[in-house]
Amino acid sequence: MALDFSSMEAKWQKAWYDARINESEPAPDTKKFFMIFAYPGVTGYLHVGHMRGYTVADAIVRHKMMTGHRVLFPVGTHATGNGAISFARRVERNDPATVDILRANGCSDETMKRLTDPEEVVRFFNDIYLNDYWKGFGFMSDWRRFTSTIYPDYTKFIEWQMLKLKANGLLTQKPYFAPACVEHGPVAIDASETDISRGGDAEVLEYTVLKFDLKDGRKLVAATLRPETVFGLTNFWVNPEVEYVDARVGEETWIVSRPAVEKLSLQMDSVEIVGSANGASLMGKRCTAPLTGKAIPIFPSLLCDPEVGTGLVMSVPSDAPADWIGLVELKRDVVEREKYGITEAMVAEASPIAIIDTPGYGPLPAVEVTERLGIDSLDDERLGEATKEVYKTGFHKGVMNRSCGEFAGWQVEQAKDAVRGQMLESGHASMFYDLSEEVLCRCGNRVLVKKIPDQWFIDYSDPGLKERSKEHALTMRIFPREYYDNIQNVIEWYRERACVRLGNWLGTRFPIDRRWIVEAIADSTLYPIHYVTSRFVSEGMVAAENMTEEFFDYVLLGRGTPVDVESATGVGRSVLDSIRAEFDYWYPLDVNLGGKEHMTVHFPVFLMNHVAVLRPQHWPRGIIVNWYITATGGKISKSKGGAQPIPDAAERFGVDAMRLFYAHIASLYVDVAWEDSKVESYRDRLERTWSFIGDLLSVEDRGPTEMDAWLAARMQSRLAGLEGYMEVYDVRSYSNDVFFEMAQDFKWYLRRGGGSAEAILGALRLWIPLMAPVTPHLAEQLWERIGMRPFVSTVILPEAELSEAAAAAEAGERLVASLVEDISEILKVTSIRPSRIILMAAPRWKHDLVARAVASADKNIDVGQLIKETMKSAPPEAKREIPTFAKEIAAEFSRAPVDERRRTHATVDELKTLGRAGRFFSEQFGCEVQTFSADDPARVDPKGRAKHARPGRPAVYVE
RNA sequence: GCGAGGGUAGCCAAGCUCGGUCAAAGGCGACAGACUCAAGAUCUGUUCUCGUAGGGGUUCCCCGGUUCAAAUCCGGGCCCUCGCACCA
Repeated sequence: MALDFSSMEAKWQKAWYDARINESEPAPDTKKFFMIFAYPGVTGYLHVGHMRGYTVADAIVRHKMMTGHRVLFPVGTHATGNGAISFARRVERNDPATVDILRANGCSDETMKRLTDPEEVVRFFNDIYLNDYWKGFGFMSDWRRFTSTIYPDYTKFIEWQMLKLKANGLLTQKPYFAPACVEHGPVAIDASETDISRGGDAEVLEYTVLKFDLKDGRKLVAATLRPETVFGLTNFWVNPEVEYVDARVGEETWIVSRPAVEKLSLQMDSVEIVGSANGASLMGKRCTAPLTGKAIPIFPSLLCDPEVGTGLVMSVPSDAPADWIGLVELKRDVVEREKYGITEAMVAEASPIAIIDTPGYGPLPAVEVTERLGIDSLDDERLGEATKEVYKTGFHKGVMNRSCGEFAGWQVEQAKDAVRGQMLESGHASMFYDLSEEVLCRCGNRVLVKKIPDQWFIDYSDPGLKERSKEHALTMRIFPREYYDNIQNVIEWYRERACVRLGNWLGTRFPIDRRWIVEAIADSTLYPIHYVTSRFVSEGMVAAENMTEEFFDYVLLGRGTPVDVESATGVGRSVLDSIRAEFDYWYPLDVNLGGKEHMTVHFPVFLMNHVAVLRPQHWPRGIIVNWYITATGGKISKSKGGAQPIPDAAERFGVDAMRLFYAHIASLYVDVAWEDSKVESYRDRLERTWSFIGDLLSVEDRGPTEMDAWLAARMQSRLAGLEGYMEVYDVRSYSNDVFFEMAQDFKWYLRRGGGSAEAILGALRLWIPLMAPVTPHLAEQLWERIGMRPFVSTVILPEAELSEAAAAAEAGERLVASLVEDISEILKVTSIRPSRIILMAAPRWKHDLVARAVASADKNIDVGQLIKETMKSAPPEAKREIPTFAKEIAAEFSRAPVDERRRTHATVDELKTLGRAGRFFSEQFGCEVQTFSADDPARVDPKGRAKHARPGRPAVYVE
């Protein structure tokens, strides 16, 4: 029977949600498990990669449910920011890529018109995430609790959170320099280009602006990353072809490029253009350097880019290859020089001054490196590489030399800050921030660095908060282990973090100053709590406007009296108390699962905000980090559209096949490339499982056999192993056992002659539920097929029972299986077509000896004692062999750990086991099989192999 | 630069925390056999190498060390990936 995955999925999803088995209700005396995955941002369609973490979370939750927990596994979306706004704008201007993606995902023209409104975009994707993705994958999620960060109740919750942070002294204010679009305010610069359309790799560079005095009182202003090189200044570069301007900055008049004025005006007060300054007119004049007071000549250089820094450059030819080559060219180019009246002597005067001792270089690294590489022109593209090399070594390893006045002997890194500090103080320098490359906002405007004088921060540098968070993290269950260790460092490095932003954004108004909107990370750290309260909102028991500070103080912090809070909020006491009770039941959060991108941002602030705001009993208990599913050629890009729409993939491969793919393809903690063929092979595996179970069900009932006990024992030991895996959320090993190893168990059972319908059914009643966490739809279908009702998803798994008898049954089969391997090996190597196989179990005395050794296994084995004791009961003909064998066993035992010795030497009646398996061996190898004990006088042993027999390893003779 | 992670057989990927159960799970691919008119699917077996007796040899990026014993521990090297903050 072929499986129709799609209809099977629809059938069971409807059945589950109709029966509301996904809804979370507290049950005070029952264990609970509360898990979330970090909700996705609403910036477009998700791709198949995103479903990995979500699916693993669902499998964990389903398993918890099946081990007797009440589970809470809510979902929501993060709509804060400008993702939805920019999406709406792209729809509005018919951006081809956006329209294509919408079309490819089956969006109608009519719907598309609606999507010019950001709030509609959020609604649209909320609906898709919820229905197409999460319900479509059969998640055991309580849909009543769905929330989104722009819902009124959510924003009330965030207001409360900010008030608590303020009250706890964790909000601070100070100036901040942020990348911003002139129209849309601050934007994020990141490689995935969420806010921007170009320049995702740009960095904010911290320039020091140095002021060089001209005789007429104006100042030439150069921006540099290396202020400490001021000691090596020889000249100043001005581009003669650029029109500079005189800008009034405070009390001073600066000469800078026109674009620089715009940038400066975003970072300094009262910047105003008051005149123009022709670059050419400055040539050959002198200006006075800050700090050193040295007068240096002004030379022409076409390399000064008006878009970079101030458009003017100071020249340090000793350590800047471009400056050195600039001088070399200028000296050579007589025509250019004479045009500006610059004599050769003036150029000669500007020869390099050694200022930094750089390991591996002589006094003038820039000169040295350009000579070595044979660079003698500013057009040489290797100049950049040369600069990088000299700068890197010089900055990190260099030491300031004698020419550097009071800084002589300083490490360059330290000198930089000190030199800058001194010049800033004396008014010879200012700070200036600029981007390393051009960045464009999604709206098309240029992104520049803007000073925000009164930016609010959450103070994650607070030592007390850090300490408590780090200590708490040590008590948490954090996976993988590497992150458990590293989160300590991450918290340690954390400093204050901007938590509100200006501009046109979706999000919560900052309650302390409503001009600001709470920033996208600050509003998504404490939110698991809100899944408790959101249900009461969606069921109409509380309205957003009632969710005041007193309300949350009461239900989340246990503050205030019911009477006061009822009158302050208008919420009835019984409702208040049931919310509070539910919060106390579900909290703390047991696991927060999220992608590896959260390791240095979301997870630490998630933890620290809990510690900052909540009482210790409500701090989170666990974190799981998942790595990515990538496209075969690289990252599946969210902003640029996923490879295939999730519903299409679900339709093509089947949801359970995808779920098994996510669960089994690799450890959660490595990246995995998505491959259609892999997913298909998992689908095939599920189909085979389906038909194999069909075979099992139609096995001709042969009644009870010895194998039934083995099968039952096997199921129990599998169960025990599986519980162990899930204890550490190892869904992969769990899937491997359930979907691959356990099928092998059934096959072995049949191969060994098992065939009891009752035993098979009994085992299936365990196997099928074990599949349910990973492939719930198929498991339900199978459950129904074996006549069970109503849901496999609500079955409570038994606890594993491990008995001595079961262990013996398993050990017996291990013996048989390893004998099959050994015999096959012998036949393969010898190319014998066997006519008879003789198996000889180890003699009694060897078993006795091993048993004695095992009994004393915790201690060191006394070989002499072992020999003596064995001698007492051993038959006379064995006595010569005893010492050798005893030594072998002792040596073997000394190498293996204690429980290992026990396991390999579990008590098995070998002769009996072999006897029973005789017919099986005979069928396997198509010949007569005889079994003896190695000390049976009646044994048939032409080649004398009996002496090779050892416990666990019977002797074999083939002919 | 700062920080983190990784390099395992044809490919993917377990194992490494707690050294011996490891020639190293599982999957994919390949090969052979069964079934079939055939193909596909499925099932069985093989898949480092040598071997007419269950064994030997050489392997887990490279070099060195610790140890009776190292894929696993330590030191050094080469290469790769990721994060670095207002993107969740």
